[in-house]
Order: sequence, then C-alpha cells, then structure tokens
Amino acid sequence: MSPRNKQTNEEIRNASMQTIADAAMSLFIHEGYLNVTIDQIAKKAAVSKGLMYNYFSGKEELLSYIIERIMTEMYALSEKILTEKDPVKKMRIMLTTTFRLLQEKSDFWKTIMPVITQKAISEKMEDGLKAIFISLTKDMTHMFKACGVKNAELEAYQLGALLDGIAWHYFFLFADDYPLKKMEKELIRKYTKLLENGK
Amino acid sequence: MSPRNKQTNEEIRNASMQTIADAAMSLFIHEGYLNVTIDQIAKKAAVSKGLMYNYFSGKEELLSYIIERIMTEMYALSEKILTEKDPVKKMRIMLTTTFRLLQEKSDFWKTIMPVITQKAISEKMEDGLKAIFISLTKDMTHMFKACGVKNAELEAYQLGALLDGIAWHYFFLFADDYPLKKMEKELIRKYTKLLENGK
Amino acid sequence: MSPRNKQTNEEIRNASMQTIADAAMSLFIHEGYLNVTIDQIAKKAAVSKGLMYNYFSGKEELLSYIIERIMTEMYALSEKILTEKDPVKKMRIMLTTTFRLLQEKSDFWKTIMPVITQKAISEKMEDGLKAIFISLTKDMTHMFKACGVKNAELEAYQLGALLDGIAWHYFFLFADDYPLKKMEKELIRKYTKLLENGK
Amino acid sequence: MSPRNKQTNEEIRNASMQTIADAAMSLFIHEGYLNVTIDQIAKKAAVSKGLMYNYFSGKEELLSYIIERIMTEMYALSEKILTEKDPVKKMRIMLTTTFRLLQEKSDFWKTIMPVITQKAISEKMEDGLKAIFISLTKDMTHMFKACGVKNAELEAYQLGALLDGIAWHYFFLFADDYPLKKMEKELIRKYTKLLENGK
DNA sequence: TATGAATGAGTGTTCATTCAT
DNA sequence: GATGAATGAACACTCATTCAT
Repeated sequence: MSPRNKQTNEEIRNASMQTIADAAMSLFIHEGYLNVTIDQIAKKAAVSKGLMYNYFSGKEELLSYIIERIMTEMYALSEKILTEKDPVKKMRIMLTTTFRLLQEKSDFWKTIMPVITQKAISEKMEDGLKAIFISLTKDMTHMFKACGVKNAELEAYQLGALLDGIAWHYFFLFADDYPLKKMEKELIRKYTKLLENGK
Repeated sequence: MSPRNKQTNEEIRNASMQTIADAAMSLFIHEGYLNVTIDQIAKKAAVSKGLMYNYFSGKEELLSYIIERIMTEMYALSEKILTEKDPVKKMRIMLTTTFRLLQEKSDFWKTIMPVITQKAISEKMEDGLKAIFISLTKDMTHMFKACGVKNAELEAYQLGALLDGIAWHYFFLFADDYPLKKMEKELIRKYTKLLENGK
Repeated sequence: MSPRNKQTNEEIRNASMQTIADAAMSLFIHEGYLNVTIDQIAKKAAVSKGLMYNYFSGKEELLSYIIERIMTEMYALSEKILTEKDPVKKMRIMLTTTFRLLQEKSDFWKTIMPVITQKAISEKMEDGLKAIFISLTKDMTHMFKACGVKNAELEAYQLGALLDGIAWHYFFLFADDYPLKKMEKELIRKYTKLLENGK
Repeated sequence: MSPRNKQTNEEIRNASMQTIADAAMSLFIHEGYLNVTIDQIAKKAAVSKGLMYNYFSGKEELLSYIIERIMTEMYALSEKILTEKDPVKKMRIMLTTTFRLLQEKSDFWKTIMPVITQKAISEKMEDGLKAIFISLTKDMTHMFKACGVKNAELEAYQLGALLDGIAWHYFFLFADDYPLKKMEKELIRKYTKLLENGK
C-alpha cells in the first residue's frame, strides 16, 4: 500500500534500463541496428513497448545510451594502457588486451565496427572514439620517442592501423582461418625488440 | 515510324542501368544501404521508380549489381599487382596504387568497407573479396619468401592488415588529419628495405 | 493507472478481429478478393491499416481466417443432417436447410462459390469443403441404399449436383426470377416419394 | 515498297487479334484474369505491348473480346440442340454434348465459371449467357410438355441445374474422382425413360 | 504497323511512436 | 510504473498505359 521509497524506484528504474539496453545491444549486434524493431527489443527484454519509451525517448536514444556504455568500457580499457609506465609492459598490455578482446569480445567489436561506418550513427561515437584513439596514438608516440625509435609518430599510427586492420581481417574476411595466435606472438616479439633496440 | 533498332535499344538500356546504378551507389555510400529509399534513387537518377524495376528486380539486386561492378574493378587492380614480377617494383606498385586509391577513389572504399560489415550484404561480396585478399596475401608471402624475409606469411598478413587499417583510420577516424603522404613514403622506404635486406 | 487486465485485452482483440473480418468478408463477397484493397477493408472496418496487421499477417491470412469461419459454420450445418437417422426426416432437413440458406445466407454462398473457383484460394478450402461434400454424399448414398433405391451412389451425386446447380443458377443467372419456392416443394415431394417407393 | 493492299492489312490485323486473344484467353484460364499481366500476354502472343493497344483499348476490352468469342461458340452449341426436333434425340444431343464438353473443353468451362461469379466481369456476359440458358430452359420445358411430363418447367430447371452442378462438382470439387461416365449413361437412361413414359 | 523504354498512381506491408487504461 | 491496442507515415514493389521512334 505504501509507495515504494525513492531508492527502490531508482533501483527498479536502473535495472529496467539495463535490461532493455542489454536486450537491445544483443540484437543490434546480431541483426544490425536498422534491422531490429522495437517489438523485438521489448520482447527480448520482456517488457512492454510503452515502458521502453519511459526510459528512452526513442530507438535512436536507446542506441546512444548503448554506445555511451560501450565508450565507457573502451575508455576504461585505454586507461589501463595509458597508466602503465614501463614501455615494454605497456606494449605487452596493449597487445595482449587487444588480442584477448578480439576473441573474447568479438561480438563487441563486430557491433562497433559496422556502426562506426554509418554516417548518422558514427557521429554519436566519433568524438569519444577518436579521442581514445588519439590519446593512445599520442601515448604510443611518446613511448616510441622515449625509447629512441625513429619516426615515432608514424610508428604509432602504424601500430594502431595494424591492430585495427587485423581486427578487420579477423572479423570480416578470414574469420577462424586467421592466424591470430601466431600474429600475437610475432607482434609482441617484434615490438618488444623495437622498443629495446630503440633504447 | 519504325521501332528503334536492337542496338539502339541496347544502348539506351545500358545507359539507363548505369545512370541508376551510379545514383544508387552514390546514395548507398553516403547514407547506407538500408537508409536509402527507392524514391531517393529514382529522384537522384532522374528516372521513374518503375524504370528501376525494368532493370533490377529489386533494391537488393541493384546492390548486387553495384557490388559486382566494384568487384570487377578491384579484381582488375589486383591483377596489375599480381603480374608484376620484380619484388621491389611489385611492392611499390601495391603501395602507391593503394595510397592513390585512398585519395582518388575514397568513395569507392568508403562504400566497400561499411558494406563488408553488414552481414546480409557482405555475404554477396565475401567470396570474391576474400579470394582477392587471399591471392594478394599469397602473392606477398611468395615474394617475401623469395627475398629471404623471415616469417614471410605473417609479414604478408601484417602488410595487408596495415593497409586496410590505414584506410579505416583515414576514412572513419582521422580523415584529413591523417598523415597519409608521410605514411606512404615511410612504408615504401621500410618495405623496400625489408625486401633488400632479406636478400 | 494500471494497464488493462488480460481478459479485457482479449475481448478487445477479439472484437477488433471480428470487426475486421466482417468488413473484409463483406468486401470480398461483393468485389472479389483480388479487387479489394487493404485500404478499403480498413476504411470499412473503421480501423487503421496497421491494426489489421496486428491480427492477420497479411491479406491472404485474413482470407484464410474468413474461410475458416465459414468452414466451421458449414461443418456445423452438415452435422445436423448427418446425425438425423430417419431417412425422410433427414432428406427434409437437408432440403429445407439448403433452400433456407439460399435465401437467408445468400451472401454466405455468394462468397463461397466464386472463391472456390479461384485456384490459389480454393486450395485453402478444398480439403475441408471436399470432406464435407464427400461425407454428405456418402451419407445420402447409405440412406438411398437403405431405402432400396437403385443406383444409390449416382442418385446421391445427382442430388448434390442438383442442389449446387440450383444455388448457382439462383445466384448467378436467374436471381429473383428463379422459382425457388416451387422447386423446394417439388424436390421434397419427389425425393420423399423416391425414398418411400424404394422401400 | 508498295504499301500492302487493304485486304492484306485486314488479314494481318485479324490474325494479330486472334493471336493476342488466344494467348490472353489461355492465360486467363490458367492464371485468372486479375493475375495475368499485359506483359505476360504480349510475351505469350509474341507481340509488343504497344501492338496490343492498337487492337484493344485495354486489358478489359481484351477480356470483352474473348468473352464475346466464347459466347458465340456457346450460342452455336445451343443452336444445335434447339434445332433438333425429335425429343429423345434432342435430349441425347444435349447430354452427350454437355458431357463431351466437360472433358474436351474443361479449360473452357473452368474459365467461364469463375468469371461468371465476378460481379464486374459477369455483367459483360450475363445477358448473353442468361439468354442462352433461358432459351434452352424454355426449349426443354416445351419438349417436356410435348412429351406429357408433369411439372415440365420445373423439370427443365432441374435438368439445367443438374448439369451445371455436375460441371461444378467435376471441375472444382471431385475432379478425376467424379464418376462422369457412369453419370452420363445414367442420365441418358433416366431422361430417355422420362420422355418415353411421359408420352 | 510495330516496338519497348518509360511512367506513376496504386498496392500490400512495416514499424516507430502514442495514449487510454 | 506499466501495458499493448491502435495509429499512419513511409516503404518496396507492380503494372496498365503512353509515346517517341
């Protein structure tokens, strides 16, 4: 009879939002944003369509919310790399993290990448994503410089492109035929050497 | 009085098809396949909706046609590289061709990349595209081996990933901020050296 | 404040379905299935086009639903005849029921008959309708045999054909010029005599 | 160089019309009037769409033309029956003709019957068809009367309904399961007897 | 006479969004 | 907070008809 207290409501609210966002994200990943209907999301989240509109003003805002969640996660990952000071360790963290994510969170990436290429959508992520890439690239540049690597900035750009290119090939071209494990070992070897030789 | 002759009709038909396909491709590139309506295509091509359906059985077939055109073009480009025998020349051709296309045919690539990531669509290109990538990768592998480069296959994969990663960053992340020219020079220098040192 | 309860919703749903199906049936009867547009149905039912698609997956399923309703009704009618044991009574029920329906439910029949002749559509009813006709024909055959009528099976087929032929002529050829009342009396007289003389 | 003379043109014209009408009729029979497109007709007739419009002002007029051809044929058949004077022979001609047509021209009937039931279309045939049925019914009535058959008019109506009902059952319900041959023999026997007993 | 490229109104269908309950 | 029946603009696609040649 007595109304729920504020905190409980807040919790319910938050739980519902997460439920809906999870369902939506899962569908967006597997079906593509434009192919997913509100009905599907509501059904998967086991809530009514109407409730969705209590929390999100529309399909697009739901996407924005999900992208923000993803960006937060990506930001956290980049922080791990940025805070490591030792160059060789930093490089190893970056490479192992990247390759681990390629396998463990392949869905995560398979969502991100197509989404980035869609003009209307990418604009939502762009700034955040770009910021992360830029800060990582700058960080790598500094690191390469500190280790005496020549053309440090270009090396940093190459490393970034190489890793994204590998992701791209792995996800959209070669899939399980891709020599992911070998590549990881080889890159760790190569870049460790580069850093050490640079010193 | 008499009807058009067969050849004239053939020419008219072909011209219309190209007009429509060009308009559609341009729209698919900038708006994304799923966001583009038949009305938009017809309007841009300055023909009636109905005419589109005289030539293409639907929106999807129109996409297939465009993709085939693109694949044909890509295949022609890959042939140029595959037929060159001298390693250093081959590498230079591949790199300069790639970087030239990134700038001159940025639309071409901006279509390819998002399209590949769209599940339903990528299946149409996949086999053809994969074949091209695989044959190029094999070609590079042979070349690296012939020059005594260690881990030839992994190097070939890296090169492919690096170039696609650069394209990706250039188009969807950094755009005009990207040091494209410097990168081209650096890669030519680096890979020429790799081939020569390998010998 | 609280949402409608399940039962109320069920009632609303059912009412809407019947409203739509009634409107559609009426239009199908008078205009022919293929000539009727979804817009017409929606307008006649005074609902939105979209609502139709909440209940029926398309125009064809709407037709199926209507046909099923009709078949259920026809089946109920045939049951009345099949369960009557006394030959003369059975015959009288069959004839009076048929002639009554010709007048009272002329819409009902006017729907059935054209629909049967439409290939794509008839397949939906065929089995059910055929089953009813066959069971009635068999029932009549047994009855004629039991009464010692010669060529019992052919007589049963004739009776069935005769009644459907009368319906056909009444609806599509002669209309109100048709001597329906006289025919009913004559057939009752004739077939009663046949059954009694057969004994 | 010299223009075709008038007769030749007339012949060409007529031949083209027949070609087109034949193709259209065949398609109308097998696919249904509303399902057949102008393209299909033109293709089947091996003429251009444009030519069709030289001869027929539209799809509907083409149907009218075909129906008229059919009506003419039906009229010719009815004449055969009407002109025979001997009752038994007349009856035999009518029955054998009907049953022969059921088998030989089943396509012919399968077109006619659905078409009759479609309001918009039936109006085109109605008058002609009705006239034929009425004249046949009257003829039969006279014949029955002349042979002393009781309820001559009702008998004539019954005969007509019976034959159309048989056609209906044969075409749309029982198909090859129908005892057509037996029925023919039985009816000849029955009606011959009726005529002879009536005397 | 003959062609078939071109048209565009019309059709079935989808789906994000609203709102009475 | 929660529901889901209802809406209607928007979409892909069809096809009878026109007309320049």
